[in-house]
Amino acid sequence: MTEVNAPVTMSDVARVAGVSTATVSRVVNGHYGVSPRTLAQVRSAIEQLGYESSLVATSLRRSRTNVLGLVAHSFQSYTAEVLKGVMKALSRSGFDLIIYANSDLYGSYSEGWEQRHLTRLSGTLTDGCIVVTPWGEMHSRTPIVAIDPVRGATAPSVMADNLAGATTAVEHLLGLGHRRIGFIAGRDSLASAWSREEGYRAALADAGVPVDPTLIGRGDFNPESAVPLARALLQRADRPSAIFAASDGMALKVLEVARELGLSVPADLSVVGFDNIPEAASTGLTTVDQSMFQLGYEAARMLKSLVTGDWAEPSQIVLPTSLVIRSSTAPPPSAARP
Amino acid sequence: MTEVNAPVTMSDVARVAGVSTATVSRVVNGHYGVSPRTLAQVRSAIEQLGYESSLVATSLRRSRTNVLGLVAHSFQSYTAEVLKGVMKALSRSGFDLIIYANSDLYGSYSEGWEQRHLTRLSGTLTDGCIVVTPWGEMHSRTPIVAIDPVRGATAPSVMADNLAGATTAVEHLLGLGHRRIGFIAGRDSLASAWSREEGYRAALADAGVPVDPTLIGRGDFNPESAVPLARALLQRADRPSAIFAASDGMALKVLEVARELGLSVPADLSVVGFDNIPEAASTGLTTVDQSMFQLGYEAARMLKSLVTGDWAEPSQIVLPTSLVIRSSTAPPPSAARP
DNA sequence: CTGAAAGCGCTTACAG
DNA sequence: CTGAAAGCGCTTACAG
Repeated sequence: MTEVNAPVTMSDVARVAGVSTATVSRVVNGHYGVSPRTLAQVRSAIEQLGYESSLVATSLRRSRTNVLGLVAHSFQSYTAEVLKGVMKALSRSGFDLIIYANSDLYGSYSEGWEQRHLTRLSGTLTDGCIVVTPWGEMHSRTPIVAIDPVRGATAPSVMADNLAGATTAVEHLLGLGHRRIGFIAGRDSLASAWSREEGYRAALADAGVPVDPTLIGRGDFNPESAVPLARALLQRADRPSAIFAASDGMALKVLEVARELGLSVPADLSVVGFDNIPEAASTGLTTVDQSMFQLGYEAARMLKSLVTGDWAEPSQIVLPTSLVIRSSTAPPPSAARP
Repeated sequence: MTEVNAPVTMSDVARVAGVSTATVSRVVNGHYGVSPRTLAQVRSAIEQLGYESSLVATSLRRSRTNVLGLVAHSFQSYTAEVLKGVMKALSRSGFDLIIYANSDLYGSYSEGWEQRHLTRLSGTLTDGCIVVTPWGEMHSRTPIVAIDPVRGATAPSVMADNLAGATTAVEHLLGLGHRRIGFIAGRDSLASAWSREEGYRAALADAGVPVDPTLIGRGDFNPESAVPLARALLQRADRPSAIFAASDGMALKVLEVARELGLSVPADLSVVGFDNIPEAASTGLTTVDQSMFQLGYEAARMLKSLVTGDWAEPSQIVLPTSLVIRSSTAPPPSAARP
């Protein structure tokens, strides 16, 4: 059932039209200097054979391809939202988008992967790339824009105002009367994870609540990583009355663990996430919205300008966040704990 | 700021290692027959230069690339869910995924687009492709699997049991007491749109309710297409008490129009969608779940087998659907209309 | 206005 | 064990 017939190439068209491949190439690319008669012949041959130029061959030969790349190591709701923004920004821009997704990494992570694929694409296929939540600082001969970059990266990037977002989230909890607030951190190589923890600490400090290091769990943004941490936090006799997780994916897992332990949210436990993925809305999770759509949109806009060479604005964009209060937060239980 | 330095090529490595490119290629691809000494030299040159082979050059030369393609003309929640399923199926399969998205078509549609890009990719880059809600029957020298194929297509495909899903949806409305039920159809070249309309008609017929053709609006699955149709339906003096839209995207627009007209849902109007995209959950939209994740998963599984040549199962998969009742449906208003 | 030729970065028989 | 050479499908000076 495997089809082995060769593709229709430019030489096939040339043969049928009775011209050279150079001429066919001119016709395909709309270059001047082809007689009307030849033009017609070639067009009819193309039509007849259903010829389309090979993206690969074309981009190997040309320096500019008008294709932008996006590499992401996992494909969750977060990435999906980002993608919508990217597509919106690229709409009618003349650039197409290639998303390269490594199948071997679904749900797991690997350091060199992005750099590897960035290099494999950018030599020839793409004019520039967007990298989503990278593992390190990337290098490429073509422009790169990072969404949610690593800490200390100096390359162009787009990220949310994570510090302000996290601070607001914890202040919300504090305002409700919580004092023992747990935190589940994200992968700490990321600037976002770092800032969200900073926000957590700052808000507590501001309220005069000392930070209890044993209330901080070291997750990595991978939802699964939150499970054991949440379990540990919630099984303590002196468990926190609220947990702030550095991502919605992790917060959702906290919710699951709470349910599993017979804790009711928000009566026994308040939970706040970060991101505002679509699932947060349906679950009633209070969270910090960081408009992933906007993140994607801005990154694509920036990459476009970088590629065409007319970028003037600052290259590290920070987008505002906002707290979305839903039903996973409430005042702490007033009754004494067992 | 544009970086113009050329990529590190295999010849660069060869030069540094003092061998031929043929040898470098052998090392890169892990072929036998390289002396330990040469191997070490080449490896160190690769390391030193940060060399990665060009995906484009490699796939131009090779027949098999271990890259699968996915082409989609728009990128909405539906596609995002499908993608998650595809990634899951490809996880650790040895296949990578390239998603080709045309920026010029965000929100609009175009006939020849998919065929064009399918051909451009499949000649050289990909070993096979998934096409999401295609515009026509696709042809390619490599295997193709369609998700939600066009009507009458005979190629491999995966789709939901649209007839059963739609029937259940309308029966739900009928069961609540609705008799005047409007329908907003999808793009009629798609088998799914056709079957959903069939389900609508069948359920009404079964209940002895005559089909009123003026209650059927001809949409095209594009959410925007539902706006004028919903408006027309809801501004009639004898407006329907319920509307079944062939997709959630369109149903959400019906909700918007209802709000705009001062109609309250579900008190004045019941609305049912189809798909169960994440937004449906947060909006409380009653809908038919078609597990887009599963659609993507099965399509990818099938494509994989097709490419490796060990496919045995039937090639047109139909997946079950289920009705998800939320808060957008209720009995029709009992009071007489103004 | 058109074609022969070189070459983009790789791989693969074919010799040796 | 290793290299010279051909070629994947295209584009682009260079001649004519």
